[in-house]
Amino acid sequence: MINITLPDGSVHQHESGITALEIALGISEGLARNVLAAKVNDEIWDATRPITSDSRVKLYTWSDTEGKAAMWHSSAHLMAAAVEILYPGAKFGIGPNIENGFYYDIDLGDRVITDADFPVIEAKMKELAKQKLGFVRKEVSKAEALKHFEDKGDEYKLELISELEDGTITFYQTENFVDLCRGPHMPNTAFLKAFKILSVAGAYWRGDEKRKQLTRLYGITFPKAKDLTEYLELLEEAKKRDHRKLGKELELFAFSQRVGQGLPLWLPKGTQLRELLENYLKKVQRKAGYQQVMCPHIGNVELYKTSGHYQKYGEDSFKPIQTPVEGEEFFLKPMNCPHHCEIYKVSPKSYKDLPLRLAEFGTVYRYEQSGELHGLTRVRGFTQDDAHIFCTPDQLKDEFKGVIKIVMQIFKALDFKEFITQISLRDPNNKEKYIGSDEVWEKSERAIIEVDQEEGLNGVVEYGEAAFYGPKMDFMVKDALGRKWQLGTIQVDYNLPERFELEYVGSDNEKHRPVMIHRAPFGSMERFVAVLIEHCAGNFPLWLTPNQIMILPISEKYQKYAEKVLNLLNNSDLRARIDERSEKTGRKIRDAEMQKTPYMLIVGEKEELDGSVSIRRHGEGDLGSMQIDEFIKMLNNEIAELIAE
RNA sequence: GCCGAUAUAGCUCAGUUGGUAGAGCAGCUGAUUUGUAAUCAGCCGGUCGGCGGUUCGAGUCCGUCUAUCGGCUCCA
Repeated sequence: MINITLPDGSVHQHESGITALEIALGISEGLARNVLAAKVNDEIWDATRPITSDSRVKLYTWSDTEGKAAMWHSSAHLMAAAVEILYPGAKFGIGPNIENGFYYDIDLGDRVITDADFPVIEAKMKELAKQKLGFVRKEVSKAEALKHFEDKGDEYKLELISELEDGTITFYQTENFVDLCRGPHMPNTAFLKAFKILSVAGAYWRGDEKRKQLTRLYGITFPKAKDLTEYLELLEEAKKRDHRKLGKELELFAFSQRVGQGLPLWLPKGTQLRELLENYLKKVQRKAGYQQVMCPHIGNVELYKTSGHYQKYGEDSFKPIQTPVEGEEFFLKPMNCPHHCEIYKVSPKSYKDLPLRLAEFGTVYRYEQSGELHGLTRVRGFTQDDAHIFCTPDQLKDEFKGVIKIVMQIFKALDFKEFITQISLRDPNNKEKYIGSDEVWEKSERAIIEVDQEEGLNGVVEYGEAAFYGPKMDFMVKDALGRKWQLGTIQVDYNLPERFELEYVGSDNEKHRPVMIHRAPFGSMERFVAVLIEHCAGNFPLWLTPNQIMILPISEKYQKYAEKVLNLLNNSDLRARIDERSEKTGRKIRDAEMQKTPYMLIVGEKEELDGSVSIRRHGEGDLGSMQIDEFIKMLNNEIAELIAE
């Protein structure tokens, strides 16, 4: 007999060899039908795996992340089983569950799968699932495992097995499909009711672009058809927030094939939005002791040789441009830091000059591979809200914290509540990718980790994500479809000051080397605007909306009064326009609503007589009427609250 | 860059087995002078992404280039 402890603390005696599924059955049949996996002590197990010693057991169902994981992982096997039947000779790479669904990487030889094949695969999956197939676990020796896949001729599995230790290898079998797999899996396939192959894509074997590209099939499954419908509707909703769609509809930005890919054109409304953001940040920075500077868009190749960027990125940059007579070489500016270092060097510095905070909305140009470009989030020409802080080593942590404060202030003003703080350190196994000594790197990384702890940010450490010259703290936000984008970044750099031989004279009258902080709270204006659009679905905070108010005269007779209202609003720094078309009020309202204009002011005879406006708020409807000055006061209060510090 | 898909009017989209392009919205003109999500009528608008090929004939089939979309790789 063994003792099983359930999460509520109750202890039950069972025969050795009992399974989590059987324990569930002892509680209720309904529960047993829904158990997908179980936590046995600290490991996640198949619910059908015999438990042979005293254990703590927690059951997982569809409502648990772990339950979904087991189900989607099992679904990946099911999909592979279907593919193996439909396309004999297919070889398999890896097939994990992901945040929403699962994928499998498959080598189909010369066969090409397109979305036309999806229904066939879905149908086969459904057919198999109905048969209530199990996922049979089997422990195998390394020799057995290798023999199995040698016989099958699957070099991908052989490679994976060769890296495993004998005695730790397990197979799972579903019908005829046998897979190398650690598990856990759901008890059987009958729980799966809805199947969707979402997309097909190429993916390099083991993420290495020098190796073969396999076909990756993405899919998702659900226990009810209704869940799938809801999920697909959610995806449709997300697409409506897509900044590329809204940017077009709201006339914020555009691209032109003739101008070139990845080179955004900012339209008047988008430019206005961007300038409002810039002015806001400039004001915040001015208060925080920053000074604005400006630099040209090109720089001599020597500048980037000094900084080390040439050696690191020279081959992957836009080719240098040359002067026709002298043959001098210039790079399009890919970053602002080297220029700012040269600004630092213009005059000798004393410790009394530090910290020196140089800020620039610097437009930079980077060669990005064509397949990587994406709306405004990944472009070839963009403007960083850049600044470089030159300080003494003693000042580093306080300066770093000062930057965090600015980032948080911005996120708060724009209502970004959900973001991930990431501590990007270098890859300890791949140090040659980075410049600078171990000592300097350790010092920088320690500083960031300490700041993270002292500020209670709970940053997630990611190795191999550092810049080549120093570690970073990055702030990541998700787009409408859940893809993560880096916005704000703060980087510690001991290397550039070294390479540029930056110095200051300390109170000891000796020369010292300053430390540098690179930072961009927005990241880039392009990416920030993109994520902002998706975040608020185009309903910008009032202070940022290009056109805050649309005045809608009932007819031409009230044009004069509308103009009077417009003047009053403009004089109070509110951005308003008049819809002068000879359309019905219903039509004007509809168009203003579609443009997501926050306030609509309807003016007619009644309003003209008593100096009021009839107010309609976007998405809310009629708010009744108000005196003009009262309305102005209300809006100014609303704006002041939004950007309060 | 790689794998797959897509490209028709300013926008959203139709266009059968190859037979000389169509709708709605937008725009322009006129009428209408309007009270909380689409007033009516007329008109304008297209090298069917570019180039090349097959064919008596190509928006439709083939090749190639460009751009876009979904991934992979990359991201100073």
